[in-house]
Amino acid sequence: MTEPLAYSETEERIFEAALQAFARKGKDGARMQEIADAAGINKALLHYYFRSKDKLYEAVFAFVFRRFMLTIGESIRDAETFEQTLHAFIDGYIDSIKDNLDVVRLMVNENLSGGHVMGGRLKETMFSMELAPPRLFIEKLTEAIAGGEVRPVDPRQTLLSVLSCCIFFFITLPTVCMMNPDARDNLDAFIEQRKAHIFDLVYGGLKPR
Amino acid sequence: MTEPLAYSETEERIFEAALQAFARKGKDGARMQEIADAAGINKALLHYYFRSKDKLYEAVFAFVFRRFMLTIGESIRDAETFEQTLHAFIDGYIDSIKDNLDVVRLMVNENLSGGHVMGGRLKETMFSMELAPPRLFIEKLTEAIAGGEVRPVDPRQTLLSVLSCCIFFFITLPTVCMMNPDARDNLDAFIEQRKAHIFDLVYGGLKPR
DNA sequence: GTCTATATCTCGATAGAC
DNA sequence: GTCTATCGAGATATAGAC
Repeated sequence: MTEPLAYSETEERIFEAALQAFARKGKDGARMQEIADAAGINKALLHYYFRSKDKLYEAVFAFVFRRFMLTIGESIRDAETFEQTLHAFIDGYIDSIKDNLDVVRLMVNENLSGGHVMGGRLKETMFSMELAPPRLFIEKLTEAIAGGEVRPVDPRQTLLSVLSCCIFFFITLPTVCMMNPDARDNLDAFIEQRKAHIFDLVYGGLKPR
Repeated sequence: MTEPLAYSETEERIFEAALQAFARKGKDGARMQEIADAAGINKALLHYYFRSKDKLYEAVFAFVFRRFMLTIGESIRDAETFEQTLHAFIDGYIDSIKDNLDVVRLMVNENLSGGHVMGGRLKETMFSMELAPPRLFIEKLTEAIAGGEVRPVDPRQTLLSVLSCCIFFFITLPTVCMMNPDARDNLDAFIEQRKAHIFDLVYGGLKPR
Protein backbone atom coordinates (compact mmCIF):
# COMPACT_ATOMS: atom_id res chain seq x y z
CA MET A 1 0.00 0.00 0.00
CA THR A 2 2.14 2.86 -1.29
CA GLU A 3 1.20 6.40 -0.42
CA PRO A 4 0.98 9.18 -3.02
CA LEU A 5 3.91 11.56 -3.10
CA ALA A 6 1.75 14.68 -3.31
CA TYR A 7 -1.76 15.68 -2.31
CA SER A 8 -4.14 18.34 -3.60
CA GLU A 9 -4.73 21.50 -1.62
CA THR A 10 -8.14 20.23 -0.52
CA GLU A 11 -6.67 16.95 0.65
CA GLU A 12 -4.05 18.73 2.71
CA ARG A 13 -6.76 20.91 4.31
CA ILE A 14 -8.58 17.70 5.19
CA PHE A 15 -5.40 16.27 6.70
CA GLU A 16 -4.94 19.27 8.98
CA ALA A 17 -8.55 19.13 10.14
CA ALA A 18 -8.46 15.37 10.63
CA LEU A 19 -5.13 15.52 12.43
CA GLN A 20 -6.55 17.94 14.98
CA ALA A 21 -9.69 15.87 15.55
CA PHE A 22 -7.96 12.49 15.74
CA ALA A 23 -5.21 13.88 17.98
CA ARG A 24 -7.58 15.29 20.56
CA LYS A 25 -10.31 12.64 20.65
CA GLY A 26 -8.76 9.54 19.17
CA LYS A 27 -9.90 7.63 16.10
CA ASP A 28 -13.24 6.54 17.55
CA GLY A 29 -13.96 9.82 19.30
CA ALA A 30 -13.42 12.05 16.29
CA ARG A 31 -16.44 12.83 14.09
CA MET A 32 -16.43 12.93 10.31
CA GLN A 33 -18.81 15.89 10.50
CA GLU A 34 -16.45 18.03 12.56
CA ILE A 35 -13.54 17.15 10.27
CA ALA A 36 -15.56 18.19 7.24
CA ASP A 37 -16.61 21.44 8.94
CA ALA A 38 -13.06 22.28 9.98
CA ALA A 39 -11.82 21.56 6.47
CA GLY A 40 -14.56 23.78 5.01
CA ILE A 41 -16.09 21.02 2.92
CA ASN A 42 -19.00 18.64 2.96
CA LYS A 43 -19.15 15.32 4.77
CA ALA A 44 -19.85 13.47 1.54
CA LEU A 45 -16.67 14.84 0.04
CA LEU A 46 -14.67 13.27 2.81
CA HIS A 47 -15.94 9.87 1.72
CA TYR A 48 -15.37 10.76 -1.90
CA TYR A 49 -11.69 11.33 -1.18
CA PHE A 50 -10.97 8.65 1.42
CA ARG A 51 -13.86 6.14 1.20
CA SER A 52 -14.07 5.46 4.96
CA LYS A 53 -13.06 6.80 8.35
CA ASP A 54 -10.49 4.04 8.77
CA LYS A 55 -8.87 4.84 5.44
CA LEU A 56 -8.84 8.55 6.28
CA TYR A 57 -7.19 7.80 9.58
CA GLU A 58 -4.48 5.71 7.99
CA ALA A 59 -3.84 8.25 5.25
CA VAL A 60 -3.63 11.10 7.74
CA PHE A 61 -1.32 9.13 9.99
CA ALA A 62 1.01 8.17 7.15
CA PHE A 63 1.12 11.76 5.90
CA VAL A 64 1.80 13.59 9.15
CA PHE A 65 4.10 10.89 10.49
CA ARG A 66 6.34 11.07 7.46
CA ARG A 67 6.31 14.87 7.44
CA PHE A 68 7.17 14.97 11.14
CA MET A 69 10.07 12.56 10.77
CA LEU A 70 11.50 14.64 7.94
CA THR A 71 11.13 17.81 10.02
CA ILE A 72 13.06 16.29 12.88
CA GLY A 73 15.71 14.93 10.55
CA GLU A 74 16.29 18.38 9.08
CA SER A 75 16.34 20.13 12.42
CA ILE A 76 19.19 18.05 13.81
CA ARG A 77 22.52 18.79 12.20
CA ASP A 78 25.55 16.62 12.62
CA ALA A 79 28.09 17.73 15.23
CA GLU A 80 31.67 17.10 16.28
CA THR A 81 31.50 16.27 19.98
CA PHE A 82 28.79 14.32 21.74
CA GLU A 83 28.09 17.41 23.82
CA GLN A 84 27.10 19.27 20.64
CA THR A 85 25.09 16.31 19.38
CA LEU A 86 23.13 16.11 22.63
CA HIS A 87 22.41 19.83 22.58
CA ALA A 88 21.24 19.74 18.97
CA PHE A 89 19.15 16.65 19.62
CA ILE A 90 17.31 18.12 22.61
CA ASP A 91 16.74 21.53 21.03
CA GLY A 92 15.77 20.07 17.67
CA TYR A 93 13.30 17.58 19.13
CA ILE A 94 11.64 20.08 21.42
CA ASP A 95 11.31 22.70 18.69
CA SER A 96 9.88 20.17 16.25
CA ILE A 97 7.40 18.85 18.79
CA LYS A 98 6.32 22.35 19.76
CA ASP A 99 5.43 23.02 16.11
CA ASN A 100 3.75 19.61 15.70
CA LEU A 101 1.93 19.07 18.95
CA ASP A 102 -1.05 17.36 17.36
CA VAL A 103 1.19 14.88 15.56
CA VAL A 104 2.65 13.83 18.90
CA ARG A 105 -0.82 13.61 20.42
CA LEU A 106 -1.88 11.43 17.50
CA MET A 107 1.06 9.10 18.01
CA VAL A 108 0.36 8.83 21.73
CA ASN A 109 -3.27 7.99 20.99
CA GLU A 110 -2.03 5.33 18.60
CA ASN A 111 0.11 3.79 21.32
CA LEU A 112 -2.75 3.88 23.82
CA SER A 113 -4.93 1.86 21.46
CA GLY A 114 -2.33 -0.71 20.48
CA GLY A 115 -0.15 1.09 17.96
CA HIS A 116 -0.91 -1.17 15.00
CA VAL A 117 -1.19 1.62 12.43
CA MET A 118 1.95 3.27 13.71
CA GLY A 119 3.74 -0.08 13.75
CA GLY A 120 3.51 -0.39 9.98
CA ARG A 121 4.74 3.14 9.44
CA LEU A 122 7.62 2.69 11.84
CA LYS A 123 8.98 -0.34 10.02
CA GLU A 124 8.79 1.46 6.71
CA THR A 125 10.53 4.54 8.09
CA MET A 126 13.30 2.58 9.76
CA PHE A 127 14.52 1.24 6.45
CA SER A 128 14.01 4.34 4.33
CA MET A 129 15.74 6.76 6.68
CA GLU A 130 19.17 5.38 7.34
CA LEU A 131 20.28 8.31 9.43
CA ALA A 132 17.18 8.89 11.49
CA PRO A 133 17.99 11.03 14.55
CA PRO A 134 17.61 8.24 17.15
CA ARG A 135 20.04 6.06 15.25
CA LEU A 136 22.47 8.97 14.92
CA PHE A 137 22.14 9.65 18.64
CA ILE A 138 22.99 6.09 19.57
CA GLU A 139 25.96 5.98 17.19
CA LYS A 140 27.40 9.21 18.57
CA LEU A 141 26.84 8.12 22.15
CA THR A 142 28.50 4.76 21.53
CA GLU A 143 31.51 6.53 20.02
CA ALA A 144 31.64 8.94 22.95
CA ILE A 145 31.68 6.05 25.41
CA ALA A 146 34.47 4.33 23.49
CA GLY A 147 36.43 7.59 23.38
CA GLY A 148 36.03 8.24 27.10
CA GLU A 149 34.06 11.48 26.71
CA VAL A 150 31.13 9.75 28.39
CA ARG A 151 31.09 7.05 31.05
CA PRO A 152 29.70 3.62 30.16
CA VAL A 153 25.90 3.67 30.00
CA ASP A 154 23.24 1.79 28.06
CA PRO A 155 22.76 3.91 24.91
CA ARG A 156 19.20 2.74 24.27
CA GLN A 157 18.09 3.46 27.83
CA THR A 158 19.74 6.85 27.60
CA LEU A 159 18.00 7.67 24.33
CA LEU A 160 14.69 6.67 25.88
CA SER A 161 15.32 8.94 28.86
CA VAL A 162 16.16 11.94 26.71
CA LEU A 163 13.10 11.38 24.54
CA SER A 164 10.97 11.02 27.69
CA CYS A 165 12.21 14.35 29.04
CA CYS A 166 11.63 16.12 25.71
CA ILE A 167 8.16 14.73 24.95
CA PHE A 168 6.34 13.89 28.20
CA PHE A 169 5.60 17.41 29.35
CA PHE A 170 3.99 18.25 26.01
CA ILE A 171 1.66 15.26 26.37
CA THR A 172 0.63 16.23 29.89
CA LEU A 173 0.57 19.97 29.26
CA PRO A 174 -2.75 20.63 31.04
CA THR A 175 -1.46 18.94 34.19
CA VAL A 176 1.96 20.56 33.95
CA CYS A 177 0.37 23.99 33.63
CA MET A 178 -1.81 23.30 36.63
CA MET A 179 1.12 22.22 38.82
CA ASN A 180 3.50 24.81 37.48
CA PRO A 181 2.33 28.44 37.22
CA ASP A 182 5.36 29.51 35.13
CA ALA A 183 4.35 27.17 32.34
CA ARG A 184 0.86 28.63 32.20
CA ASP A 185 2.00 32.24 32.28
CA ASN A 186 4.77 31.98 29.69
CA LEU A 187 5.01 28.67 27.90
CA ASP A 188 7.84 29.68 25.58
CA ALA A 189 10.04 30.74 28.47
CA PHE A 190 9.24 27.49 30.27
CA ILE A 191 10.21 25.51 27.19
CA GLU A 192 13.58 27.26 26.94
CA GLN A 193 14.14 26.61 30.65
CA ARG A 194 13.28 22.98 30.03
CA LYS A 195 15.76 22.61 27.16
CA ALA A 196 18.55 23.94 29.35
CA HIS A 197 17.57 21.77 32.30
CA ILE A 198 17.43 18.53 30.28
CA PHE A 199 20.83 19.13 28.74
CA ASP A 200 22.29 20.02 32.09
CA LEU A 201 20.87 17.00 33.89
CA VAL A 202 21.65 14.45 31.20
CA TYR A 203 25.11 15.69 30.31
CA GLY A 204 25.92 15.90 34.00
CA GLY A 205 24.72 12.33 34.38
CA LEU A 206 26.89 11.11 31.52
CA LYS A 207 30.20 12.79 32.31
CA PRO A 208 32.93 10.59 33.76
CA ARG A 209 33.44 10.97 37.49
CA MET B 1 -19.97 17.19 44.30
CA THR B 2 -18.66 14.87 47.00
CA GLU B 3 -17.87 11.29 46.15
CA PRO B 4 -19.03 8.36 48.27
CA LEU B 5 -16.38 6.82 50.50
CA ALA B 6 -17.30 3.25 49.63
CA TYR B 7 -18.90 1.49 46.70
CA SER B 8 -20.79 -1.78 46.39
CA GLU B 9 -19.13 -4.81 44.92
CA THR B 10 -21.10 -4.40 41.69
CA GLU B 11 -20.08 -0.77 41.40
CA GLU B 12 -16.43 -1.66 41.81
CA ARG B 13 -16.75 -4.33 39.11
CA ILE B 14 -18.23 -1.65 36.86
CA PHE B 15 -15.33 0.66 37.66
CA GLU B 16 -12.76 -1.93 36.64
CA ALA B 17 -14.56 -2.65 33.37
CA ALA B 18 -15.08 1.04 32.62
CA LEU B 19 -11.49 1.88 33.48
CA GLN B 20 -10.21 -0.60 30.95
CA ALA B 21 -12.56 0.61 28.21
CA PHE B 22 -12.03 4.34 28.80
CA ALA B 23 -8.27 3.90 29.10
CA ARG B 24 -7.88 2.08 25.80
CA LYS B 25 -10.39 3.91 23.60
CA GLY B 26 -11.03 7.22 25.34
CA LYS B 27 -14.31 8.53 26.66
CA ASP B 28 -16.02 8.80 23.28
CA GLY B 29 -14.57 5.61 21.86
CA ALA B 30 -15.63 3.36 24.74
CA ARG B 31 -19.04 1.64 24.48
CA MET B 32 -21.53 1.26 27.30
CA GLN B 33 -22.34 -2.21 25.97
CA GLU B 34 -18.77 -3.48 26.26
CA ILE B 35 -18.48 -2.03 29.74
CA ALA B 36 -21.68 -3.79 30.80
CA ASP B 37 -20.49 -7.06 29.27
CA ALA B 38 -17.09 -6.86 30.92
CA ALA B 39 -18.73 -6.11 34.26
CA GLY B 40 -21.07 -9.07 33.81
CA ILE B 41 -24.23 -6.98 34.03
CA ASN B 42 -26.85 -5.47 31.80
CA LYS B 43 -26.54 -2.21 29.91
CA ALA B 44 -29.62 -0.79 31.64
CA LEU B 45 -28.06 -1.38 35.03
CA LEU B 46 -25.19 0.85 34.08
CA HIS B 47 -27.62 3.72 33.66
CA TYR B 48 -29.42 2.74 36.83
CA TYR B 49 -26.19 3.21 38.77
CA PHE B 50 -24.61 6.18 37.00
CA ARG B 51 -27.41 7.80 34.93
CA SER B 52 -25.21 8.67 31.93
CA LYS B 53 -21.92 7.89 30.24
CA ASP B 54 -20.51 11.27 31.28
CA LYS B 55 -21.39 10.66 34.91
CA LEU B 56 -19.90 7.16 34.78
CA TYR B 57 -16.72 8.57 33.32
CA GLU B 58 -16.39 11.17 36.05
CA ALA B 59 -17.14 8.66 38.81
CA VAL B 60 -14.64 6.17 37.43
CA PHE B 61 -11.99 8.83 37.07
CA ALA B 62 -12.46 10.12 40.60
CA PHE B 63 -12.35 6.59 42.00
CA VAL B 64 -9.27 5.27 40.26
CA PHE B 65 -7.40 8.56 40.50
CA ARG B 66 -7.81 8.69 44.24
CA ARG B 67 -6.92 5.02 44.66
CA PHE B 68 -3.83 5.43 42.49
CA MET B 69 -2.62 8.44 44.47
CA LEU B 70 -3.01 6.53 47.72
CA THR B 71 -1.12 3.57 46.26
CA ILE B 72 1.80 5.75 45.28
CA GLY B 73 1.77 7.49 48.63
CA GLU B 74 2.01 4.19 50.45
CA SER B 75 4.71 2.80 48.20
CA ILE B 76 7.12 5.63 48.89
CA ARG B 77 8.52 5.61 52.39
CA ASP B 78 10.42 8.45 53.90
CA ALA B 79 14.22 8.25 53.78
CA GLU B 80 17.28 9.83 55.36
CA THR B 81 19.44 10.94 52.46
CA PHE B 82 18.24 12.33 49.15
CA GLU B 83 19.90 9.38 47.45
CA GLN B 84 17.54 7.05 49.30
CA THR B 85 14.57 9.29 48.58
CA LEU B 86 15.33 9.30 44.85
CA HIS B 87 15.72 5.54 44.79
CA ALA B 88 12.45 4.99 46.65
CA PHE B 89 10.67 7.50 44.45
CA ILE B 90 11.74 5.93 41.16
CA ASP B 91 11.13 2.34 42.28
CA GLY B 92 7.82 3.21 43.96
CA TYR B 93 6.47 5.13 40.98
CA ILE B 94 7.46 2.53 38.41
CA ASP B 95 6.03 -0.35 40.47
CA SER B 96 2.77 1.52 41.05
CA ILE B 97 2.42 2.42 37.39
CA LYS B 98 3.18 -1.14 36.32
CA ASP B 99 0.29 -2.33 38.49
CA ASN B 100 -2.01 0.48 37.33
CA LEU B 101 -1.25 0.84 33.66
CA ASP B 102 -4.84 1.59 32.70
CA VAL B 103 -5.08 4.40 35.24
CA VAL B 104 -2.08 6.07 33.64
CA ARG B 105 -3.56 5.55 30.19
CA LEU B 106 -6.79 7.12 31.40
CA MET B 107 -4.95 10.15 32.74
CA VAL B 108 -3.02 10.57 29.51
CA ASN B 109 -6.26 10.40 27.54
CA GLU B 110 -7.63 13.06 29.83
CA ASN B 111 -4.69 15.34 29.11
CA LEU B 112 -4.97 14.77 25.38
CA SER B 113 -8.57 15.92 25.41
CA GLY B 114 -8.05 18.97 27.59
CA GLY B 115 -7.80 17.57 31.10
CA HIS B 116 -10.89 19.28 32.51
CA VAL B 117 -12.12 16.31 34.51
CA MET B 118 -8.66 15.61 35.86
CA GLY B 119 -8.22 19.30 36.68
CA GLY B 120 -10.95 19.23 39.26
CA ARG B 121 -9.61 16.07 40.87
CA LEU B 122 -6.08 17.44 40.98
CA LYS B 123 -7.08 20.53 42.90
CA GLU B 124 -8.99 18.46 45.42
CA THR B 125 -6.09 16.04 45.88
CA MET B 126 -3.49 18.76 46.30
CA PHE B 127 -5.19 20.04 49.41
CA SER B 128 -6.25 16.75 50.95
CA MET B 129 -2.87 15.02 50.65
CA GLU B 130 -0.35 17.22 52.32
CA LEU B 131 2.53 14.83 51.87
CA ALA B 132 1.89 13.74 48.31
CA PRO B 133 5.04 12.18 46.84
CA PRO B 134 5.85 15.01 44.39
CA ARG B 135 5.74 17.52 47.21
CA LEU B 136 7.92 15.29 49.37
CA PHE B 137 10.37 14.90 46.49
CA ILE B 138 10.71 18.65 46.02
CA GLU B 139 11.15 19.25 49.74
CA LYS B 140 13.87 16.61 50.04
CA LEU B 141 15.62 17.87 46.92
CA THR B 142 15.55 21.47 48.17
CA GLU B 143 17.07 20.35 51.47
CA ALA B 144 19.72 18.33 49.66
CA ILE B 145 20.70 21.38 47.59
CA ALA B 146 20.93 23.53 50.71
CA GLY B 147 23.03 20.86 52.43
CA GLY B 148 25.40 20.51 49.49
CA GLU B 149 24.56 16.85 48.76
CA VAL B 150 23.23 17.95 45.38
CA ARG B 151 24.32 20.80 43.13
CA PRO B 152 21.90 23.69 42.53
CA VAL B 153 19.15 22.69 40.10
CA ASP B 154 15.52 23.66 39.54
CA PRO B 155 13.59 21.19 41.75
CA ARG B 156 10.37 21.37 39.70
CA GLN B 157 12.17 20.75 36.42
CA THR B 158 14.00 17.86 38.03
CA LEU B 159 10.79 16.33 39.34
CA LEU B 160 9.28 16.63 35.87
CA SER B 161 12.28 14.89 34.34
CA VAL B 162 12.16 11.99 36.78
CA LEU B 163 8.43 11.56 36.25
CA SER B 164 8.98 11.69 32.49
CA CYS B 165 11.56 8.92 32.65
CA CYS B 166 9.35 6.76 34.87
CA ILE B 167 6.08 7.16 32.96
CA PHE B 168 6.79 7.82 29.28
CA PHE B 169 7.92 4.34 28.29
CA PHE B 170 4.75 2.83 29.73
CA ILE B 171 2.65 5.17 27.60
CA THR B 172 4.54 4.33 24.42
CA LEU B 173 5.01 0.65 25.20
CA PRO B 174 4.06 -0.64 21.72
CA THR B 175 6.63 1.63 20.13
CA VAL B 176 9.26 0.89 22.76
CA CYS B 177 8.80 -2.85 22.26
CA MET B 178 9.13 -2.40 18.52
CA MET B 179 12.36 -0.43 18.78
CA ASN B 180 13.75 -2.48 21.63
CA PRO B 181 13.66 -6.30 21.39
CA ASP B 182 14.63 -6.79 25.05
CA ALA B 183 11.47 -5.06 26.21
CA ARG B 184 9.29 -7.34 24.09
CA ASP B 185 11.03 -10.54 25.16
CA ASN B 186 11.15 -9.85 28.90
CA LEU B 187 9.31 -6.78 30.04
CA ASP B 188 9.96 -7.27 33.75
CA ALA B 189 13.70 -7.46 33.21
CA PHE B 190 13.56 -4.36 31.04
CA ILE B 191 11.68 -2.50 33.76
CA GLU B 192 14.29 -3.38 36.37
CA GLN B 193 17.02 -2.27 33.98
CA ARG B 194 15.11 0.95 33.47
CA LYS B 195 14.82 1.66 37.20
CA ALA B 196 18.57 1.27 37.62
CA HIS B 197 19.32 3.41 34.59
CA ILE B 198 17.08 6.29 35.64
CA PHE B 199 18.56 6.41 39.12
CA ASP B 200 22.07 6.24 37.74
CA LEU B 201 21.53 8.96 35.15
CA VAL B 202 19.64 11.36 37.40
CA TYR B 203 21.76 10.94 40.50
CA GLY B 204 24.86 11.29 38.37
CA GLY B 205 23.40 14.48 36.93
CA LEU B 206 22.69 15.90 40.37
CA LYS B 207 25.93 15.16 42.19
CA PRO B 208 28.29 18.09 42.75
CA ARG B 209 31.25 18.20 40.39
C1' DG C 1 -31.73 -4.32 41.79
C1' DT C 2 -32.02 -6.66 37.57
C1' DC C 3 -33.83 -7.75 33.38
C1' DT C 4 -36.21 -7.26 28.22
C1' DA C 5 -37.84 -4.33 25.00
C1' DT C 6 -37.88 -0.17 22.80
C1' DA C 7 -37.58 4.76 21.98
C1' DT C 8 -34.52 8.33 20.28
C1' DC C 9 -30.73 10.00 18.26
C1' DT C 10 -26.17 10.31 16.15
C1' DC C 11 -22.94 8.79 13.03
C1' DG C 12 -20.77 6.73 8.95
C1' DA C 13 -21.76 5.91 4.44
C1' DT C 14 -24.30 6.20 -0.12
C1' DA C 15 -27.42 7.82 -3.94
C1' DG C 16 -28.07 10.97 -7.19
C1' DA C 17 -28.56 15.86 -8.96
C1' DC C 18 -25.59 19.46 -10.66
C1' DG D 1 -15.62 17.59 -7.62
C1' DT D 2 -19.17 19.26 -4.83
C1' DC D 3 -23.48 19.42 -2.98
C1' DT D 4 -28.42 17.86 -0.56
C1' DA D 5 -30.97 14.30 1.11
C1' DT D 6 -31.35 10.05 3.13
C1' DC D 7 -30.51 5.26 4.54
C1' DG D 8 -29.29 1.97 7.99
C1' DA D 9 -26.34 0.55 11.76
C1' DG D 10 -25.36 1.13 16.22
C1' DA D 11 -25.14 4.06 20.12
C1' DT D 12 -27.18 6.17 24.55
C1' DA D 13 -30.87 6.26 27.33
C1' DT D 14 -35.58 5.03 29.17
C1' DA D 15 -39.99 2.41 30.21
C1' DG D 16 -41.85 -0.97 32.62
C1' DA D 17 -42.26 -5.94 34.14
C1' DC D 18 -40.37 -8.89 37.69
